[in-house]
Amino acid sequence: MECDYVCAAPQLSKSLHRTEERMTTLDQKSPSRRRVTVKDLAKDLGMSVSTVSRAFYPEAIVAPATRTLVLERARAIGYKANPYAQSLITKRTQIVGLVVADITNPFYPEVMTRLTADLQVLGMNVMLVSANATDKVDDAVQLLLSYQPDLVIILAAALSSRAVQECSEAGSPCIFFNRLSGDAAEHGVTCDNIAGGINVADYLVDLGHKRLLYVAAFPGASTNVERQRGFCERALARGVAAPLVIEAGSFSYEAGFAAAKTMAELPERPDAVFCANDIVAIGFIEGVRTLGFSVPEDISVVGFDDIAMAAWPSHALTTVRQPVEEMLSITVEFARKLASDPDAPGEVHRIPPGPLIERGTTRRRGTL
Amino acid sequence: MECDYVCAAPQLSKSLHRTEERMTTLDQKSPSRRRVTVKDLAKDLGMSVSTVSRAFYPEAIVAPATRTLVLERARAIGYKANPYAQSLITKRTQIVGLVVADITNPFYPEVMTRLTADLQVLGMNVMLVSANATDKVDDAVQLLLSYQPDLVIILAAALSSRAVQECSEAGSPCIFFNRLSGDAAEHGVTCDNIAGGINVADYLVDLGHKRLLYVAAFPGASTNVERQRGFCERALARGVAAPLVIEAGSFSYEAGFAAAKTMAELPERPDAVFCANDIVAIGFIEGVRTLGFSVPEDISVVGFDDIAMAAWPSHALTTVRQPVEEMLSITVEFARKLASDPDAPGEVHRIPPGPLIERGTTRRRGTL
DNA sequence: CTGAAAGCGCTTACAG
DNA sequence: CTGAAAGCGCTTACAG
Repeated sequence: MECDYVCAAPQLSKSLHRTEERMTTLDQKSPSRRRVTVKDLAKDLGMSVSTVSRAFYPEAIVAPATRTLVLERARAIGYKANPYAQSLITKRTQIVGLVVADITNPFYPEVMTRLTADLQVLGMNVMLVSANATDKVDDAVQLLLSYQPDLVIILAAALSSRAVQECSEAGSPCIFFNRLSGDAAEHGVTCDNIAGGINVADYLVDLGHKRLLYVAAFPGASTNVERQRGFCERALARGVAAPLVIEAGSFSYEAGFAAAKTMAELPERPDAVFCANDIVAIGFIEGVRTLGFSVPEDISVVGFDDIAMAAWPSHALTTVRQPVEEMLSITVEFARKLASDPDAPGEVHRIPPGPLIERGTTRRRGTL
Repeated sequence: MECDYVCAAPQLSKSLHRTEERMTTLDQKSPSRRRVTVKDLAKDLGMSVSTVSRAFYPEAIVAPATRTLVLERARAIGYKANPYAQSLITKRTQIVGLVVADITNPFYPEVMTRLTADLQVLGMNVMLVSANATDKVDDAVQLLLSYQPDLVIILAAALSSRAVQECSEAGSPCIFFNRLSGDAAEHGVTCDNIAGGINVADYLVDLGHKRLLYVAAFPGASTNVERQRGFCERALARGVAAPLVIEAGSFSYEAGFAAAKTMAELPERPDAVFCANDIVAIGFIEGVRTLGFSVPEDISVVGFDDIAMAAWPSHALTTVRQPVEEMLSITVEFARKLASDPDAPGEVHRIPPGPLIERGTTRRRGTL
């Protein structure tokens, strides 16, 4: 980093500042930049199209020398198989559809990009469907399915079951990431959220808390349901009163913020709260502070996910880390498998939760 | 919202808690769920394949009655043209490639999802390339290009110029969103960042600030450069000393946080800071607070974007709103146009910045 | 090990 | 207005 650099002189601004700038393309790029096809390559090599084609399939049987020749020449003249022609024959598309919702939660953009990057390494391209308005999801999924993705991955979407069924009817297997549909035949990758909830209960009870609260998010989400279940059951098992539950309704800052108001109106104020995830927890904390309470002095707060923001000093959120690495790598492995065997039996992978990261939103031991 | 709901009894946990669950698919979905093709539809209707095909193209000439018949029957038996076969002929793919980087900035996930949703309405599917590791971008873009997208949209990526050139060589036009490459023939949609910088300078000077600082982000980004330019030039024009500049290096929380340290070591402390964007500003604020300074008492801070987080009470960031709506709708319109006319001349749209939203990180008027 | 031929599912001149 | 035919760029039995 360097300082003390003074801005360039003002005259530059004019050239940059035109409000709408139009210019004609200088180099009219060769209008018919024809792609090189197998035929071209075959002619170039003096071989048949069949042989050339076979050279690209390791399992196909070609003279090693021939293969080398083809591959070399292909790279030299820039031949790349047309994926459309390919999938017309092979019925594989190398496309994985990614259905995303809940983009408001910083957890997902990261998952999305990493998943995309990892799949690209396997030669699979990601086709994206975003499910903001739930009504349009179905259309979007239809459009996606017309591309016959080898696989679709559903990222935490509260998907209408119709869409899911459409996938299976279209013959595209579906992996649920970080959310389970409950269907018997489903493929899923998720954290063990029950165990996560249990850990939080233990932690809070060990700290000496007695009046627990769970701030629930989207009621249809398995993550929400399981965290709540683990938390509440363990609290009971530890001899503490059954935690209260506030239904905040969604995995969002706003939901958490609003839940704080609801909490403040409770007849008996809880002394510790487990929120369905980090973004809800952060909203809750800000809501609670806005109302004049202190965290953790008046109330301890725990989240779930350990998104980057949780570590920022302004939040310093105590939270359960979600094992994203593992979830991701298992998903990719799973994707590879399902892409080649779409009819594999349903299988759900539950990854143990990461550690509970103790930060500033819960009291120190022995201060209660 | 409702409270006081007590968790369900514990026995449920066992069934949910198996660590790895395997089950065979019950309904072996008809292994060869053959798609219905034009041929099927034609036979069903007793027409020729040609006629049937034509019915789907409004510009093709078919008897109106025939068309109705075809369309009706198609929907009835669930016919959908195979896009791969289609694009083999038409050379259009209805695919737009979306190259994304900087996913750390909450501004982008939203842009991404909305863009995706809007394009889907036009029948275009989004193929995603994420550019985290810059080295792998080129490969990913290659893979993308093999799908011959009708268009690629580059979202704020610090793209190697090679990748961009590859797009144009592959014949896919490229729109730069919220970042300009400076190439003469480029298509771009961006906010007028110079004007934005000017507004901030005016605002801060009007407030009475005299020692200004700009916290720069990625030096290769046009947004960064232009905001800085507008800000610094206007400050000078207003008779204030040339703003200092700290090169934070990237559009990230961490960069802003680190810049705060650098700032603290300056011989003369600035009294107001304009950060390259909101996420940098938020990092800067937290950094500055960690060092024991108060915002805005010791230093005023202004950001750029007005991401949702900027409005959270913990930040209450004064910032320039980015006109996302307009940028998005222009991009979509632009996309439609370029998809049908890939050789349209380069054109860059500059949208005036949104208002400066005054919140809590800048002093009140007259307190200086 | 290699080549000629058929065919994937479409669209689009070309005749009628 | 409609149909028969060619062809997009590939892969894959089928012979040799």
